[in-house]
Amino acid sequence: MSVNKVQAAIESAENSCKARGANLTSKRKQVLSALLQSNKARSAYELVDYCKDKFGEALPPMSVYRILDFLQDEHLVHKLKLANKYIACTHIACDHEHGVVQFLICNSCQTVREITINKSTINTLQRTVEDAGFQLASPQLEINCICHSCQNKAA
Amino acid sequence: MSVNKVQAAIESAENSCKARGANLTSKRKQVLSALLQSNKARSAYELVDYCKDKFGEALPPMSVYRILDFLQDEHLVHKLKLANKYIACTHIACDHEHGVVQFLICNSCQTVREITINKSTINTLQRTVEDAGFQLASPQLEINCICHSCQNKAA
DNA sequence: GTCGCTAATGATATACTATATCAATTACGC
DNA sequence: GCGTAATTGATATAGTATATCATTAGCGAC
Repeated sequence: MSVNKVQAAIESAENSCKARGANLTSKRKQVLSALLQSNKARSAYELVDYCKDKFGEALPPMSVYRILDFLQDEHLVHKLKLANKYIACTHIACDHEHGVVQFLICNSCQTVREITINKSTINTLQRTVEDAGFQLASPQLEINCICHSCQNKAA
Repeated sequence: MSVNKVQAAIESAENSCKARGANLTSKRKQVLSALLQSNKARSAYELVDYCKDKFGEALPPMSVYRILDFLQDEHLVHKLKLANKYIACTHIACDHEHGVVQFLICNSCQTVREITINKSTINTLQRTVEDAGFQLASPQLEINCICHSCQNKAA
């Protein structure tokens, strides 16, 4: 993501935090920036290294985890459980809705690809899940996949 | 799962291994039995404890991981990445198809519920994924959910 | 049978992901 | 400035998983 867009996203995030009575401190901004800049999913410890490299900030891992928790509570960051990585929420950066986003995660190289899917498909899924007495934690699914380049490598 | 059914499933697994030139050794059988008996997803270290309790077999964790890898290669066990747990494949125990099984995993208590879903829904999903140049690793999705009782607790 | 090879398991170390807990610091209203 | 709450630091430890080398078991050739 371009520097300008990151900047805009950070400002937008700052406003939404303020509106909720939360405080987007400078370290929290750094972690969020790191995720926005890299434009891909990163593990907590990767973020530790990234912040050290880019910002010269020696954040202890514990702080990064706490900050990630905060950012998740503020709906600024999403945890991808399939990959044990964290990704900036796409909606931060733009002001329009794009349908239902799903995460495709490559089992082999852990590349993350976001796609949008037919809303009715998700609705069907959601109804089926509710019939079983469960609720979707999120309409965003994490889907175990093999990406194109790993398919080729395997062949 | 009843003792008889476990026994039948083990025998079936033994045959399918043999057919593939693989060897379902006694320790591998124990781990598979443990998963079949408990009838729920278990972590690798839970299986270590379970085997020790039930079979008096002090399997080192490393061996359990190796055995789980083997059982996954043989399509006898499935890893639930959302829960970091392992579950016996349901098809081992029965000889008919039941539509497409999905795993609902409670984010809070990690209960796993298997449901079947409309095949056309999965087909739609699969097509969308393939349009993005990815392939579903498995038609069985792991779905982040909140189970009924955890919904009530939270309320 | 035993030699030699491969498969399987054991033992140990270590990496990676994450949480618990208590201490220190900072922010901020009064 | 003082007191309180929020934030961050420091340390320990739990839980999940892999790497590596040593040992044992299975098995065919001779």
